Amino acid sequence: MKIDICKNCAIKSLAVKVLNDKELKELSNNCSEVEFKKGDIIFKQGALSSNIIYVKKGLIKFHLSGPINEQIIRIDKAPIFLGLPISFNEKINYYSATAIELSHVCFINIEVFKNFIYQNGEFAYQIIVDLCKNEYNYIHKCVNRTQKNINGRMADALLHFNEIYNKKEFILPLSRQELGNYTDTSRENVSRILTEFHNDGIIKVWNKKIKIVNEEMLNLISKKG
Amino acid sequence: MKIDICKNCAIKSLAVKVLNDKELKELSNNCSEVEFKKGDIIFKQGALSSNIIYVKKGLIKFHLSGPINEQIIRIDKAPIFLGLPISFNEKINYYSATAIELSHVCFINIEVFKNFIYQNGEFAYQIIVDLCKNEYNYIHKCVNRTQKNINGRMADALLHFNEIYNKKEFILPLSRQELGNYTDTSRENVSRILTEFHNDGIIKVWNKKIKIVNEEMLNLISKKG
DNA sequence: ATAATTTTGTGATATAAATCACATTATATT
DNA sequence: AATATAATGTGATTTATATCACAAAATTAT
Repeated sequence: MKIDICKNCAIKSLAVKVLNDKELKELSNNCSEVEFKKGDIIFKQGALSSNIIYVKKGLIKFHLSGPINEQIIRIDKAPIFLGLPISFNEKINYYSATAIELSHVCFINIEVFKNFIYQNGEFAYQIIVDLCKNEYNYIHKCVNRTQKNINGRMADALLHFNEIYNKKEFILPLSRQELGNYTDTSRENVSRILTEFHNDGIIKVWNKKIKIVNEEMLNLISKKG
Repeated sequence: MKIDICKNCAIKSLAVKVLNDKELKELSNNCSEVEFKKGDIIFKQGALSSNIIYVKKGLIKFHLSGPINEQIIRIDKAPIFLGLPISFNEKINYYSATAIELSHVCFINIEVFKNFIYQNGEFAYQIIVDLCKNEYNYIHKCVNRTQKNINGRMADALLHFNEIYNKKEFILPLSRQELGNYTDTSRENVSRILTEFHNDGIIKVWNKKIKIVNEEMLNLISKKG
């Protein structure tokens, strides 16, 4: 039954969890799920923002073309809302979102979503908490980006992937250039630092395959550079 | 009448503007106004967060002790909420807020404020919009900090003060060291760049007094470095 | 006012990271 | 499989910015 699709969804957001049956039915009627392959753009910087976007499964990069370079501002895995602040406050996307692994994404009608905020205080509160979490991440990411040296930033990136995959060994979902865009350095330096870490026995690198050997050391580099 | 103090307040936030009379009375009963002098800390990194804080008048720096340096992450003028994301989502302040000019600040009981969110959908929506605005600012500030060169960052800072004071001539509310913490550079470089801009006829500098002479040029430097 | 303290300015030097140049290796295409 | 194309690795060089060193102002305390 299409009408119960959201009610039966096992990967509800904290906000949607507090909706009642009537609201869940309305959500089901105003929601569609789409699959994005690795590399597919979900929304693009400069385009008009339209729907509320919720990622049920997958890995997303948030990126934008800055005053000098392309920059990846964030990489995060499902479950996650994409660009709520754009949906509520901007007409035009000020960054892009791209799937960097196969992702399942729900598009939700924004008026229906807004009505939930007006009608259901607990829903509104959960959305507020979600938005609040982002500030902490943005501030810390920014302070680390501006204060740490390249080694520290690279260690942070590797530890972030370790956390995303919850495994010591993983396939890097980015090219060296992209990893540079994420750590604010050139592709050349990415190569050099990964090789250096490899030679120092901190990680193992075979092309895109990475294994974290000495997490302690990475934590130390993250802190001390 | 103390009970009407918030109702009669001329500097209500967009959220408080949508409260009804009963709610405004409740707010008045759970709100106190305090004056902070230049340099007074309003809340401190590491301390427990307690109240909702709204600045009616004044100028605030948001700053934190990062992995390497003290950093000023934001400077903004009233009217403004301080640290809503901390109030709603964190126990401990992850940054400090300090008045850099005489400021009038309201402390609001957090439970009362939360109840407004639950009860009043429009209030909740206005809080959401407020939080959304911050994301845009944080992302853009961060991209500019990491991509622009020092001259560009300094131009941005000067243009920001121009906007805050809405005047070509103003007294810089920061020391050279603090301006360095805000533009991610050393106090020595701040001196050098201000002198350079002065010599190039872009600004005039006498100690803390600054006059923007060639705004066009500052905009150009902001863009091209 | 005078002295003490803090803040600021400026040249010289050091250094991290960017850029350039080119070889090598992977990946995609025919 | 052979070729073309794109991505990556690595040394040499350049450059922006940080740091150091010290003088000069400005501010605060006596």
